[in-house]
Amino acid sequence: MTTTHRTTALVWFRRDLRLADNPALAAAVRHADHVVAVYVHAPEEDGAWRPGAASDWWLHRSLVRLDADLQRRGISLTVRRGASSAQALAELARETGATHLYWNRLYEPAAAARDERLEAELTAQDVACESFNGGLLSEPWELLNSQQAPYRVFTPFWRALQARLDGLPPPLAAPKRLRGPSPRGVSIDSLGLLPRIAWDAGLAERWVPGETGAHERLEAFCDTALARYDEGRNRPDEDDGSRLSPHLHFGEVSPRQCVVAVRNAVMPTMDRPATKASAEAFLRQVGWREFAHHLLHHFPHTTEAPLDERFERFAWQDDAALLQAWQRGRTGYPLVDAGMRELWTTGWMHNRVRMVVASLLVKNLRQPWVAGARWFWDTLVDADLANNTLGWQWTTGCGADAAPFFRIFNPVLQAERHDPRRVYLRRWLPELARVPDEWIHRPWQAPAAVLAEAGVELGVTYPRPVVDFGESRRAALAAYAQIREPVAAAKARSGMAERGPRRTSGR
DNA sequence: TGAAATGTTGGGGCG
DNA sequence: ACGCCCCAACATTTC
Repeated sequence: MTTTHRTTALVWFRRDLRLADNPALAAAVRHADHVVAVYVHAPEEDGAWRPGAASDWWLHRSLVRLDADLQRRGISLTVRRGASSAQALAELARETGATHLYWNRLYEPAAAARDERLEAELTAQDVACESFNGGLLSEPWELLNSQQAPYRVFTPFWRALQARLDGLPPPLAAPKRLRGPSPRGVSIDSLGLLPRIAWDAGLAERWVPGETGAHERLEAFCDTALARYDEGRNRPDEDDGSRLSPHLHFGEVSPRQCVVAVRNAVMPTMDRPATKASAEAFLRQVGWREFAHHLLHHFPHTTEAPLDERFERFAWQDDAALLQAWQRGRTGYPLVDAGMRELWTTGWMHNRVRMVVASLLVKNLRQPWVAGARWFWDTLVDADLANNTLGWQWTTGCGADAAPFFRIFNPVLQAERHDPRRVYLRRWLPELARVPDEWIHRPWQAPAAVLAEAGVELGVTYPRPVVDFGESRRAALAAYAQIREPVAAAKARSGMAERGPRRTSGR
């Protein structure tokens, strides 16, 4: 081998922070003698949705792990920051003599547009670019309904996706050995991703970011909670969720790896109905993730605008105090407050509770769903623009295949149903811990003696409800009635009104 | 992957 | 024995 024939490829890591089942990395190893692994920090390029503090915390840890994993295989991660990703990568290509640039695709509107421009720029500078699907089971544009239009309903989308799963190629192995230069970069610490004040103890206690942590989580889930997932996923008091969402978001594990692991795990006991239902329920959740990316690709404006245009006119009541009470876990509704505190402390919230807190914010407090989406965006370690957008629009009732607006969760009933022993409430609301099961999820209704005995003083040690549930529910339904008419019909009618009333009957 | 209001049914107490 | 009422349990409808 001579240096004249040596080819060097850049692998641009973004949210595919893993070595196994990484198509871009595999392509680089296949086509080039030398591989340069690079991460470019340019959060401004994410526009209005640059990652929040919890997400940054995770990113820092995941990058550290990726660097260590690469070093074990012979190269290190070059971290750069610059005026733009394109400029940083062009410079790096010049420094290393790289002729190829590989990456795995992203689907957020800002990132996708950036990648498209970048590809044109780099190609013009004689760097051959190639991108891959490393993050989804199916590309968002591959699945279309019979009218060749994007799906707007989950079930037919899921059917179409499932039909393709049998032909899913097996995950790619991690390269055993990597060689190539490791050009100078900045340190991961210098990116300023970690919090300046140490609020992250709860996160560090609960999560192990990085590829190894992701696979340990996947294995642990397959070994234990998977078998009872169908029931267990609705129990915030148990630890029966997969908790894979942040690992999937950062690409520390691929959805393909998850599907294969789950199938292998349930194969021996597939004859048991509970196992079958649980495996299907989990795969369905992976399917919702795919659906979210499908929708974000086809309807990129939905990150801040409702897919259902009627909701442009919805009478939100912007109220900073109500929003803040919700954010801080001081709404007076224990299940909601427990969830919001779990979120703040751990960077995560049980999915069932996410629906309940979102319903209260949007319907009972009547705050705009984007305000909730922004808060989740900044506080969740699994904050993902596609999932977050779909989740909030779904709960609001303004999105694709959305829950009907009038589906308004009652936090008291939800607590009774899904936290029967009140374990979840006591874990996150120490000030209510001594209130008995009968009253802890609705302390404002408890007899004074019970509260006194438990050391609770409403309005002092724990807030009274910031709004009355029944009253605010009725107000929300009334606000919904105002916009219920389809936009087209409303326009037609106001058009007629301008021309004066037109009587076509009743003579 | 709601909740509340309203409607229906059927068992049992009771005159 | 019978009809009547009560009401819990369940079903349906509405938001």
